[in-house]
Amino acid sequence: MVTIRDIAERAAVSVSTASRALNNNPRISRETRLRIQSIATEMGYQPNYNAKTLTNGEANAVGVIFPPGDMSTAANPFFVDLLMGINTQLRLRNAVLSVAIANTTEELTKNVLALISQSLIHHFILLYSKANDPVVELLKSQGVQYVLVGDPTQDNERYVNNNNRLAGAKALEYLNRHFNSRHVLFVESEMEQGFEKQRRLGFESAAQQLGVKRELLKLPDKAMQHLDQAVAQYLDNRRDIDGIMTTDDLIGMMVYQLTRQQLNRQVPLISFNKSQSNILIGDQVRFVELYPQHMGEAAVRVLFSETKQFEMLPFTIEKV
Amino acid sequence: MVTIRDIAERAAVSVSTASRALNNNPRISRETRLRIQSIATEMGYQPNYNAKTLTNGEANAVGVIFPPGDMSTAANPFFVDLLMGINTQLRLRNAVLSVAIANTTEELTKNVLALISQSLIHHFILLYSKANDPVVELLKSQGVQYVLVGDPTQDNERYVNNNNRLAGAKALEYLNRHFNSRHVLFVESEMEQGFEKQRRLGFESAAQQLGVKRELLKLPDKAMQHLDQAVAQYLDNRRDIDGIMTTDDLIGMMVYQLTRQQLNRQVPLISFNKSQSNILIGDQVRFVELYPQHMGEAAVRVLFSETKQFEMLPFTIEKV
DNA sequence: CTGTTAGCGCCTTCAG
DNA sequence: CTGAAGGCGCTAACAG
Repeated sequence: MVTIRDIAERAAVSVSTASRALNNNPRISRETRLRIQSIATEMGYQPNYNAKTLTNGEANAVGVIFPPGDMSTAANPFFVDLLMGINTQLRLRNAVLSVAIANTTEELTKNVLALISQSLIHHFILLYSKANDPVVELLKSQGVQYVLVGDPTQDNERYVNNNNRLAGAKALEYLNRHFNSRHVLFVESEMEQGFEKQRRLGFESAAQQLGVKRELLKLPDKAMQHLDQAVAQYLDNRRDIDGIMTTDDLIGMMVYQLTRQQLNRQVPLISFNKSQSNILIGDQVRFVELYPQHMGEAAVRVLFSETKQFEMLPFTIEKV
Repeated sequence: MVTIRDIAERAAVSVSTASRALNNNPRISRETRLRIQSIATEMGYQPNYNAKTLTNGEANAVGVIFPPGDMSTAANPFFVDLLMGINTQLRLRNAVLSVAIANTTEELTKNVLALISQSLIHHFILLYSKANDPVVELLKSQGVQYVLVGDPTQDNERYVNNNNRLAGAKALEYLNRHFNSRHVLFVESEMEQGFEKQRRLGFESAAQQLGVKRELLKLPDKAMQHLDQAVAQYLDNRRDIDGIMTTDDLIGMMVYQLTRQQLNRQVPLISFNKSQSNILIGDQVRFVELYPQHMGEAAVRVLFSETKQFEMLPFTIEKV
């Protein structure tokens, strides 16, 4: 392991000069700074983060907090993309990604506390939001920075998000304009997630505005048997439905197939969050691309920005 | 922040005694050890990992390496469960989870190298396997420990896995025994993943043994348009298929729906890896539960075991 | 069984 | 603009 000391020796300067040069301290002459830096790269110098953290009192790591298991969403594939985006930005900043994940909120809280007090992590990205979350309270009481990915529940909370409401509206407009849908079914889960609600609100207002007849279906809990038959029956009673919006691609897959078989025709469908393994392909299928990877990147940007309070990310409507 | 020094003072012992007591060093009298430990908890002492790492030369963090983006699988939901399992074990050991994830193998390699040389991480869990992987070579050349989750490609590699071959065989037997299937279709993706191959081999040998007629379908790339129609057509020509096995739950969802509509009857289906949002429910649907969370836990156990070379995890066949 | 001392790698006063 | 010295929190010889 090549240390700052080795570099100092080789450059015939003191350790402190080497340190300053490597940290771009302006009090070092441009000349020696460059010289030392080139020596460093030449020698393959890699700073020891633990030593740095020890002196700084602050880690170069960012903690990513997953939703507790008991509120795990169907949005799972989303997370891996998010991680990818977060980490590309972190790598640029020579930072490292740590994860907090647990089955219960209680365990999760402990986990986060450990990261704060044992690893000295002062920056977090929160991948879920719920009211009165002990984890959020912990973050606040410990005075660490955090950015939420999702719908903010508190005032003054930093976050990145999609404009889910707008997306819901645009999605309906799309169905209406491109497929001439006049009677649209909106399908959501029973989880009452913030983003689903927003999408529904957007859907409803746009439907009203366009004079499109609307229908709402909340998918009952998975525990329920024969969900598909229930849905099929539901559809059977509404044979004039000519457009569907689902809050999630996986729900979309099922509903689409059922519709086709139940109404015996292809009904235009638009969903959110294309899952990587979507196998629905057809002229009538669209999805709202939310660019999870970009959300991850944005989260890091907001986290390390002094000023930025939030970032609202664009979405697009795509053919599958 | 309460340090070991504070504890030493309060206990009227030297720092080293405090350190030893907290680390359960046997050279300390049971009495003072307990006394010091109780003082520590009382004062809410949390050891500073960075300082520890600095002295030990070895981090208390484990790096989890995700597959590079260009080989991202449909098994996505799997990963979150894995993380959950890994982290429960890590928390027990007061260890921390760091992530390496990137779009390209090259970036990923850099990422891992950074974790090794900058954070001094010496323990890794690898979530994918492929031949001649530069990341594996790096791990080996750097002399760090790692455990693979999946099919080992090298001799002497430590890993945890399911017995996918056996699972494939058992799954077929199940179809045959419980649904009396005599002509079974096996559906896999085109990715040629190790686990798919193993499941297929198991399927084939069992089919042969039981005298079950077998059919193989490899789903073409997603790029292909109208995949569903292609599959439907395929099914249409094989109307006597009376059982289906798919390597993945998401594929299963589609095939099941298509089958129903194309063959106009419910064909018993068995798949792997129930996705959290599976909405297929029915008497005829089964899946092979692989317990990803347990796999994660096992990976940590193997990683920190001196002796264990691998762990083969059980699976069960479940109703949805 | 316990205390003293030194040092892990780095940064940051404080002096020049 | 650069050096010397001290210390971040902890562990590990080396002494007793």
